[in-house]
Amino acid sequence: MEDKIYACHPHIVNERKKVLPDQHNIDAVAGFFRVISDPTRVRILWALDQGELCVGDLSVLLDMTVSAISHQLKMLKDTGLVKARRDGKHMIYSLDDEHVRAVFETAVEHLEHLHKEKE
Amino acid sequence: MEDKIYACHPHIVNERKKVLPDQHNIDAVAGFFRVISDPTRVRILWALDQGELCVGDLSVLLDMTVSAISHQLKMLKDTGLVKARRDGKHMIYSLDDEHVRAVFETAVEHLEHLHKEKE
DNA sequence: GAAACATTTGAGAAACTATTCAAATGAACA
DNA sequence: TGTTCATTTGAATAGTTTCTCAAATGTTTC
Repeated sequence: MEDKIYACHPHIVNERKKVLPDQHNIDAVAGFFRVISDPTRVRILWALDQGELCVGDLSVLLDMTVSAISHQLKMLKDTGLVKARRDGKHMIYSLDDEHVRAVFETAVEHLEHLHKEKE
Repeated sequence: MEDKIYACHPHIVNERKKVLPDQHNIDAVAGFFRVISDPTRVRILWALDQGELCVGDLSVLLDMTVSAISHQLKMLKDTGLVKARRDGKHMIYSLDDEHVRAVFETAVEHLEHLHKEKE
């Protein structure tokens, strides 16, 4: 922390301090976005958006090791974005939440919006 | 890559390969979410959601060094989420995009949804 | 023009993340 | 029951990321 701390608008800062969410809620929001901020996880979610797949399928589809896929699936499952069921020897994964789709759509809209502004 | 690669449903995998976006678009989506996946950046965006603030204000409000705030503001500016204008000695930052708000709202809904399911 | 103020920048340290590799688990089938 | 198949797990590594500290930049004011 620096020697001298100052705010140009102390009254506004004090006002705004009251409406800032606590760290726990901030971390929850940031944590959710972190899950979908990795290209591999985005590809998995995109693939599963079309319908369920097993780990081996995903491995071939995304051209990655089964282990790498499995590690990421575990994270996606722990955070409630995908779910799994067993089918004989296979574990079949699918999206667990309609909201994932909604978040994606909003993001894609955002990106399209940014793209348009550059023209 | 492992010795033996197999898909339980090769026909489905081939089908789905066609609809997967290319790496460039995947990276764009993941990259956008990565920007809002850090607690500090979320707090900055939340604070600016109420209205514009200068760097020193944000530093006091979030109890972090001016330098740390400035580094994050640069990233948020480079990715088009905030914009800056000069006011005398101060740089005043504000949200640059309505879509940021929309993405946040969807995420919050998602988190509430997950929370409900646990009851 | 010099001094003070507000912010930016770059290099470096500490913490975190994604993947790999090897070994372990769990289900099916002979 | 032992073997094979499909997936999971843990440790290690390479690559990022965030923050700090010190120095640099740009603006106002004297």
